[in-house]
Amino acid sequence: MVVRMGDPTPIVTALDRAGYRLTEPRRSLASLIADQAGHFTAAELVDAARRRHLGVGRATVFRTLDVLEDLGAVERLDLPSGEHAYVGCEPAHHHHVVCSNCGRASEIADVGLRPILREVARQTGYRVDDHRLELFGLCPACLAARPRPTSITA
Amino acid sequence: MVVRMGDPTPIVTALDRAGYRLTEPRRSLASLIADQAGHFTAAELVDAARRRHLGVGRATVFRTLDVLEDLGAVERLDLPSGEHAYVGCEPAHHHHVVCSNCGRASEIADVGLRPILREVARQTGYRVDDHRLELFGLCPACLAARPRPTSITA
DNA sequence: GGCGAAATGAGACTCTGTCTCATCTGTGCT
DNA sequence: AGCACAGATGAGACAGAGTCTCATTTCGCC
Repeated sequence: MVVRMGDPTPIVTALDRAGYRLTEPRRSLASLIADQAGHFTAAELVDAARRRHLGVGRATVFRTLDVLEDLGAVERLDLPSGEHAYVGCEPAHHHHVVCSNCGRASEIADVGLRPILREVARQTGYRVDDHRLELFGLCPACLAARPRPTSITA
Repeated sequence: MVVRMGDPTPIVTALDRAGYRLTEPRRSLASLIADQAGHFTAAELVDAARRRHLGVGRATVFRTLDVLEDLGAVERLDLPSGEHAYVGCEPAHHHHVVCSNCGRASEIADVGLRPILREVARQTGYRVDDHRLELFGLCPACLAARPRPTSITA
């Protein structure tokens, strides 16, 4: 296990900077997550780890995802289906558009939600502390692949 | 069971109009839901039903919530904790501000999200079909109750 | 190299949600 | 009012997600 082709993933770096130990399981998971094209569930990570015989336990996957979510290295999505999924991401407040076909997710920087939040606060009297905005649709690739929704269908 | 003090909840009405049978369990649940101040989970409904000896099974609670969600008579929230909760609501697209202290939820009519969605679509190339916006904070009552967050705390 | 604290894996456990299937009950029809 | 039948129900088995405990391992520091 000497050949560690020197590329600490951003996740590993984040863990390190936050003072977490860089253990083998965490490195493995970081690398697995880096490989994910779209969003992924905890269960999928567990499977992926088992398939590659990485010897990472289920509990560790959950624990690591929790840590990573705290660090903002990963964000938890609530899919319309009710499932919880994750996407790797940069640690800054932002939102995602999630492709409902392939699961790929793109980050959106600032969508100018601020004024809306302020307006809501004014209307309702709530102090709005936190929010979650999730967008679902089709990514450019899936849009292109799909023959275009003519109204032929009945 | 003659004394049904004539107030079919909006939920019962919605069920009826959609062609669902107005069964005893559904009426019970409709009334329980109407009593909920804030959001509630499926488990809470199950408990409430059992405590009142309404004889409504767990499966029925879940099934009914599904139906009601379809009808838009109830909306499912994904709380930051990861729990799934529901709030009764009017059947029209809208969003909620949820009080993270007492769980009460207020509907927000139209927050002018449209232009934002369009902008995101332009930026990312996605076709945005669906979205979910959830706001969390403190409701006016809880704000008033809390002594005000002076910076005394360390 | 050795130490202590942090992290881990195994597996029990809890909780949510789904499913099946035998039974029951609204509803429309007569 | 009575009937028939599809739709709805409850009980409980089941599947999966996530948590917890605890004995053992491992990382990071000295």
